[in-house]
Amino acid sequence: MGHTIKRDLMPMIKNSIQTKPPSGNVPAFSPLYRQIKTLLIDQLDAGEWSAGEMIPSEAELAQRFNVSQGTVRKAIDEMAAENLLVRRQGKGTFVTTHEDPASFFRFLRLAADNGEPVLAQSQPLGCTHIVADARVANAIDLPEGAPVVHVQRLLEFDGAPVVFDDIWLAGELFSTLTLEQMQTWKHSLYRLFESQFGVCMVRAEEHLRAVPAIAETAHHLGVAVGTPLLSVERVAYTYGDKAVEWRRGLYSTARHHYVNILG
Amino acid sequence: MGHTIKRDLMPMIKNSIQTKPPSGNVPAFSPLYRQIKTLLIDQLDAGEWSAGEMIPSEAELAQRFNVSQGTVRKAIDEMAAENLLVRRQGKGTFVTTHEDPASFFRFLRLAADNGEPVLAQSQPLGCTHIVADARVANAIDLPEGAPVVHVQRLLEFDGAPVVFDDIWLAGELFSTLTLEQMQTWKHSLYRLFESQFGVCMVRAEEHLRAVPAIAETAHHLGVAVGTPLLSVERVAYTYGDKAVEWRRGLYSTARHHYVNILG
DNA sequence: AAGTGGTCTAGACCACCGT
DNA sequence: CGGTGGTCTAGACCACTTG
Repeated sequence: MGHTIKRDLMPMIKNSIQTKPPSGNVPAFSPLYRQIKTLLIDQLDAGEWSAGEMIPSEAELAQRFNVSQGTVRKAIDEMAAENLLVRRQGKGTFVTTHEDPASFFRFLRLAADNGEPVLAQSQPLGCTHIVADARVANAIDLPEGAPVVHVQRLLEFDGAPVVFDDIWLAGELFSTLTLEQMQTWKHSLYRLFESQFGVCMVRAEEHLRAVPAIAETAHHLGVAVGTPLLSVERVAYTYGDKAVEWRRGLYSTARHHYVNILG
Repeated sequence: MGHTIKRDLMPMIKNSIQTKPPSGNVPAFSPLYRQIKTLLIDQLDAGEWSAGEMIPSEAELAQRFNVSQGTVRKAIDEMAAENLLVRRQGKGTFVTTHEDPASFFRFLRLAADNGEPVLAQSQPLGCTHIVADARVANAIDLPEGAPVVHVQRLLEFDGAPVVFDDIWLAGELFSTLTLEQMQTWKHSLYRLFESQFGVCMVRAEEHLRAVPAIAETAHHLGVAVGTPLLSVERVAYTYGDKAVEWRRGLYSTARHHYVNILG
C-alpha cells in the first residue's frame, strides 16, 4: 500500500490531514512540512493573522504542531518564496502586505524608458455594481449573473496618463466599494482592497497582446485612434487560489515598457 | 570586527573564498552554502559538467567540500530554484538542458488563444557576421565594433508565421555559426547554441511594448502595415550573468498571446 | 541491494533586533 | 539581555531508481 504520514500534528487538527489514501495511481504523498504549509495558508485565508502582522515564531509553531523547528522552517521557506510571508531576521515572520514599500504596485511591471523610477497615481473614473457577463464570470469563476463591481480608472505617471484599466471584482467581497472611497484613497487599489476589505492579492496571471486604440481609450490616454497599445489581461488571486479580480489594462508604451524576468 | 567564515572547504580552494574583509559598511557575509553555490556555478561556467550531465551526489560533494550534506543540499536547492540544476529523486542531480522536453522553447511565453499547445518551428532567414553598433554593444556588454552575429528568423506555429526575430549574438562565442547550420537544425536555437557551441542560456530579461508593423515585418508575418505588434526585446544570459544575446521579436498577437505569471 | 535524493530530528551556535 | 530568524551538523529513516 501506500505512503501516509502517521505523525500527529496538533491533536485538534490531526484528523484534518492526510485523509486521502493513495487512490488510483496518484501517490498523493504529502510531507509533513507541506501539510503544515497548507494549515498555515488556511489560517491566512481565515484571517487568523492579517496583512502586515507577525505570525508566531518558528519555535512556537514547532511546539504547537508537535514537529521540529526545521520542519516548520521548511514550510515557511516555501511560503516566503511565494511571497505569502516575509522573514525579517531578529524580528519575526510577517504576513506580506501591499502596505510594505516593497509591495507598492507589486504587480505593475511598467518601467520608464529613461530608467527613472515611476511614481504611479491612480485616477478612478467609475464604479458600478452590475452582474457578471459570461466573459467575466468565466474569468473569476462565478456563475453568470452574479454580482460584480466594475471599476474604470486611469494610471498616471508623473501626471501623464499611461494605463487605462477596466476592472471587475467579485461582488460579494466588495459590495460596499464606491467611487468616492477610491477617489479619497491615495495609494494602490490592492492596498485599499487589503486594508478596507481584507482581501489580499497574492498571485496573478497576465495575458498580453498588441491592439489598436479605440476612440474612448485613445481619448483617455491622449493618443491617436489606432495607436498600438499593450493590452494586459489579468486574473488576480487571493489565498487558496481564489480568483477575485479580472482586469484589462491598456498601456501606452510610447515612453514606458513592460518588464519581465525569465528565470 | 566582522563576519568571516573560518571554515576550510577544500584545501585547494579554501583561499579562493571569503577573502574580502567587511570593508566599508557592507557586511559581505556569505554563508557556507552560498560559497559552495558560487563554486558550483563557476564549475558549470568552466564546463566541468555539460548540459544534461549528472553532477556528483550530495554525499560526494559534501565530502569534497568538507561540509555536511545538509549544507550542500541548501546550495543545490537554490540552484534548482534558479533552474540551473534539476533534481531527480533516486537518480541524481543534473545540469539543466534545453534538450529536456520541459525546456523546449523555455523562454517563449506565447500561447494560442484557443488553448491548444503550440508547436513552434524556426525558419532561419539570414545569418551575417558583422560588428556591434552602439545599441547592441550596450545590450550585451561588448565594446562598440566588436564582432557579433546577426540572425533573422521567423517562428511558425502550425505553419503560420507568428514571430519575426532579429537576434544579435556575441561574436566570439558563435564565430562559426552559419545559416545552413540553422536550416538543417530541427529544434530551438537555444538547443543548438547549447549542443554545438556549449553556450547555455539560463536567464533572460524582456522588455515589451506595442508597435505598428513596418513593411518588412508586415510582409513576413502576413499582416497589414501598421498592424499593432508585440515588440519583445530580450537580453539572455549564460552562467555568471554574462549577457550573450540581444534580440527583438515582433509577435503577431491576432491568434496568440504572451503569458506571464506574477508571483 | 546499492545508490540517489527527500524528509525529519535535536541540538549547537551565529547574526540581528529590540529593550 | 532575551527573542527572533539563519546556519551548520550528524544521523536516522523514507522514497525512488537502477541493476
